[in-house]
Amino acid sequence: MLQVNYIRENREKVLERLSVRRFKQVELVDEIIQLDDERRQTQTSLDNLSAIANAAAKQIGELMRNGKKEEADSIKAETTANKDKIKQLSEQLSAAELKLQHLLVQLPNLPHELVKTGNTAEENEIIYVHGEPAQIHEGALPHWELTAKYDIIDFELGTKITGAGFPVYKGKGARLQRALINFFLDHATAQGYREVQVPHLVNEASCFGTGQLPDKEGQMYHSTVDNLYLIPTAEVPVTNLYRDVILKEEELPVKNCAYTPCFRREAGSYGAHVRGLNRLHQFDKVELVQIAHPEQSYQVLEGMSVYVQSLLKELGLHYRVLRLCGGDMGFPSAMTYDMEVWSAAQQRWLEVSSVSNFETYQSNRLKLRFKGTSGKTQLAHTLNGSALALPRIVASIIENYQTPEGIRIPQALVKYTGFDLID
RNA sequence: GGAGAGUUGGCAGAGUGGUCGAUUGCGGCAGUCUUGAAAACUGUUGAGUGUAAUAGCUCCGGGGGUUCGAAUCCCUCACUCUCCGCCA
Repeated sequence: MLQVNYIRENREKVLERLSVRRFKQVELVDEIIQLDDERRQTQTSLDNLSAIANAAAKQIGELMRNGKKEEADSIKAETTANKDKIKQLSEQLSAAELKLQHLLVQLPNLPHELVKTGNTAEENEIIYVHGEPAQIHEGALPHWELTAKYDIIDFELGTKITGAGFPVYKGKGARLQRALINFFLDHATAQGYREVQVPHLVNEASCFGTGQLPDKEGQMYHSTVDNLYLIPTAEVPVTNLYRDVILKEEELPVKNCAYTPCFRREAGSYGAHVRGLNRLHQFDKVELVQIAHPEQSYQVLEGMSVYVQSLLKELGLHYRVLRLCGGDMGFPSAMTYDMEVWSAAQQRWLEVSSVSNFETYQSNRLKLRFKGTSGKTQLAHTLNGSALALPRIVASIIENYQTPEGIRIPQALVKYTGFDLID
């Protein structure tokens, strides 16, 4: 959520930055400014009346103590007349605040200067490509056939237990999954991230804090009896650890990582692109979350990007890095890098990580601040990135490393799997 | 699931209608003393809004009510703890 004062003072800049997203509702900005003006006027009137009422109440208290009941009664009569006005103004004020909040959450974050104007995925900038497409043999199979052939992931069984998009991992498939999780967690820990284990269900306040609500209501599984949501990403619980927190400046950057399953309804997705592991309702992911000083957050973003790439290199995968254009970025993000790995058998790029700087968009909602040496408290910057999302990594490993003899395991993973071939 | 107790500043913990944004202790910060540190002593120490700076205003779990006036009384919701039951 953008800060109202910033919008008031930088109207032109806000409009200009929003245009990078091709954000259409420009009049929303003016509506916000106008509503805020009204809100401030109401606030001022209310404050002035309250000041009078407070003074009167204090005076009455004093008179009563001194036994001057009659004088007190006459002031009482006076101040009673103001009560209705105060009540009316305070109702007006909370209505304006509610409306303002409602409008503010409709504004996405302002893209960083480097983010290119654009609407769709085709307009994303390719900023780096690593490696070459894996050479796979004649008759190579897509992963959904390989997983059946070697009996390592069972989609039908998952459908029986739950439904489409909830696969069952079996034998070496399950162990590969577990190996990757440990591989990712060990590497993150070595990079100075603290590992945390967090709840997989979160409340409304947490969803609001990171921006899933009210925006992405329909994308989350909702347990209505208890009003809890299954996490769509560890970002939600991990970032919310710091909701309503004031950090010390010297504590920054705060680095946490977590492994969790992620649950997404993916309503409306269908077709060949969602086959096999490409898009699931439940999947595993190791997530990085950092809280950074505003002056350092873009260095932190670059660092996270470099780190994610180092994982892909170790796994020997051909990948590319995109800087998303304005229109393709998520609502709360100011800059996002997507990492995509090449899937040799499907002949397409698969997104395996998304690394974003949210600047103060989340921290403003979270009331996540830090106190500087000057004693001033200000909003911190939040960032997160997948490192990494498992299913597509698994898909590309088994497709790219398939041989007529079986699926080889990338060297770096062998000490985690305990085997080097799936056959 | 049943019964009871509670929710106050970084923490502990007073405060049951009026100079209470809140006694006190611990912690933090600054100073005195010291070669330095500790101890002791002194001062200071919540967040937000607002202003040129003051002032003013808001916040004692959330929401609502009573009252001239609410941390304090009433209603309601949420959460926490204790005991019992059940249980990995």
